[in-house]
Amino acid sequence: MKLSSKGRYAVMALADLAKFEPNEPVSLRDISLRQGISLDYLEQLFLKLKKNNIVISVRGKKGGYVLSKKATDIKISDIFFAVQEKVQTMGCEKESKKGCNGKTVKCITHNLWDELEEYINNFFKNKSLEDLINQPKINN
Amino acid sequence: MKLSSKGRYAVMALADLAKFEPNEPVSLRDISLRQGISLDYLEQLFLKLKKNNIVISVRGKKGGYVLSKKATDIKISDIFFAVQEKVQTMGCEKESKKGCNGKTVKCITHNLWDELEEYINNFFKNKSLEDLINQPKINN
DNA sequence: TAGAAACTTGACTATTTTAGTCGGGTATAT
DNA sequence: ATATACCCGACTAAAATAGTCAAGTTTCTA
Repeated sequence: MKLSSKGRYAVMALADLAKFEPNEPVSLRDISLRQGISLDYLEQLFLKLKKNNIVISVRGKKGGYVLSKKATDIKISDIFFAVQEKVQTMGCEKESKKGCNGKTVKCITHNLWDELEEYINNFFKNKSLEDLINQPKINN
Repeated sequence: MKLSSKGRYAVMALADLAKFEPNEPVSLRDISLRQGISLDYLEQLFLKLKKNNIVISVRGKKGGYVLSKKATDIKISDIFFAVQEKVQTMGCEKESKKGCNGKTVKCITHNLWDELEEYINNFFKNKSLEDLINQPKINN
C-alpha cells in the first residue's frame, strides 16, 4: 500500500505554491528547483490541477500559477482527485451487483476494505493546504 | 494509493481459514477454490504467514493449515507485516537524518505523510480476524 | 519588435512493482 | 504405493509509475 509520487508531488508543489503565492504567480521552474521535482512532470500535474480549478495559470514571462481559492478551502482530497490519485483498497467493483472474484456475493473482506477506504478518505477531506503551511517548525 | 493483492489475499485467505478451521486443517486447495485465488500464489503467502507464526502447517494427506492462535489475537496489522504489505506514504526515509529530496531538511509535507501512515496503521492494529468473521450478513 | 520566460499538449519510454506461473522437491495418511 | 498437501526457489508477463521529449503558444520586457 503505497502512496504514489503523483499525489505526493502534487501536494508538495501546492504547499510550496501556497507559501509563496500571496503576491504574484509562482513559476513551475521555481517549484521544481525548490522541491526537487522534475519540471516536465510538474507540468503534467499542473495541467490537471488547472482543469480541476485548483490553480489558475498566468501565461507569458512573469507568469506562473496562483491558487484559485483560499488555502483553507483546498482539501488534500481535492488535490488527489484532481491528479487522479485515488484510494483503492479493493480489486472488486465497489458498487457492482456481480460481487467479487466472479462470485455472486460479496467477498468475505469486502466490508473491511470498504471501511478502510472511507477511513482514509476522511483523513484527506479533513486536511487543507492551510493546515500544511501553518505547521510549527517547518524549515524548508 | 492502492492496496495490493498480496495483502488483500492474505486477509481473505485467513478469514476463510478462520471460518472453517475449528476442527481440522484447511488445505490451500480448498481456500483457492472458495476464494478464487491462485493456489501457487497462496503457497507463497502461507509460507510467510507460517514463518511469522500466524499459522501452523500440517503436512501430508489430510494436511493443511491451522491458525496458531485465537482469531481475536490476530490483527490485520500482523497479517500485513507477515506478507510484507507495508503502508508507505513517503518517498523519503522516515528516520533519516539527511532529510527528503536530497535536501538537508524535512520536506514540507513530511509530517502529513507521517501522520497519515500512523493513522492507517492504527486502523489495522484495531481490527482482528475475529472482527471479520463475526460480521452480520456475510454470505460467502 | 525580437527574444526570453513560462505555460500547453500529446506522445513516448525506461523502470519498477505486482501478480502469477512453473518445476521440482518432501512428508504423511490411507 | 500413491495421492494429497505442504515446501521452496526461480522465472516471467503484465501493468503501473515516473519521467522524458518535442513542438508548440502566449506575453512581458528591453
